[in-house]
Amino acid sequence: EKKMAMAVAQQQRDNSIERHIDSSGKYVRYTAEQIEALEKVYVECSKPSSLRRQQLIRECPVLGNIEPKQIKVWFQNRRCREKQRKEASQLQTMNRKLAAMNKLLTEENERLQKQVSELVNENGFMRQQLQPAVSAAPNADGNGNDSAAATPRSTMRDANSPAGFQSIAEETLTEFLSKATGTAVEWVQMPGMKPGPDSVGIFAISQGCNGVAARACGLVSLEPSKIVEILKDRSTWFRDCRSSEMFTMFSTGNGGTIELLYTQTYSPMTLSTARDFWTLRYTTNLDNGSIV
DNA sequence: CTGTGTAAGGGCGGGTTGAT
DNA sequence: ATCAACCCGCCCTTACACAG
Repeated sequence: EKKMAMAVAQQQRDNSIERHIDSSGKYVRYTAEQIEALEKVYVECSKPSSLRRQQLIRECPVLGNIEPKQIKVWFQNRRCREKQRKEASQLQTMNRKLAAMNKLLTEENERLQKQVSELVNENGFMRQQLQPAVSAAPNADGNGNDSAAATPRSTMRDANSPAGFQSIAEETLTEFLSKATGTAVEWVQMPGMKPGPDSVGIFAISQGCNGVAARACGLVSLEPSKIVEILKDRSTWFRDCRSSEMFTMFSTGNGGTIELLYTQTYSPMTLSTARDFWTLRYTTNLDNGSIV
């Protein structure tokens, strides 16, 4: 009551519009007819000039008892409301999109988590499977003769078993060494694989060393010419390498070693897709050069 | 009683105008 | 050119009516 009395007093003092209070002391809310008339103007012009507003009061009887300042304020508030509604609508739209994206990402995350779990299990299983193969390595006798001749081609041809894989690796290594010239890229057909560049094979490339200086070999299914680019040098190889893990290593008996590596690398050809490599890395000191 | 809608107040920045 | 006065619009806030 005190506030209202003060408001009325203020209104009497300067004849200004005071806080929604009209001459009868009631809070002013415009009638439906008044709002309708104002909205009608608003749709064609949201920001009418002072002249237009005066004209509106004159030509519209229902607005006759409203002060010009009130009309100005009404349009100001009306623009403000429209802006707020527009922003709220945009935020809702954005929120819906983000919620949908969140759902997709959550699902993708769950899928990848599951995949990680499966790979971890698989990794553990393969480690277990590889363990006996190390102790059964053909160089265990240490006589230095671990070439393919020591392992008959007729046995252990299964590349899926670690022992068979190792057998194939040794055999291929012998062939590789016999063909590596240090100056040319060689294609060595993997035993048991179909011939041609699309099959798994071994590649060797010169690094400018003397003698047997070829340094890289990989078990990949790419064209030899492209492999040349990948294996040109060690830094290039490792730049694209996402992960590399040595499963087992054994001595060749002639001063070298063979390591069985599992490698994931981003293909330089496609960039986006990762490739999985089973790699045999052979290191020796022949001719004072090293073959990797 | 509480939340929402809204008329109006007040601050602020920008533009215009007239006096100096 | 400068400055005060004024107007306008935007923005934030306030206070109240009203619905649930």
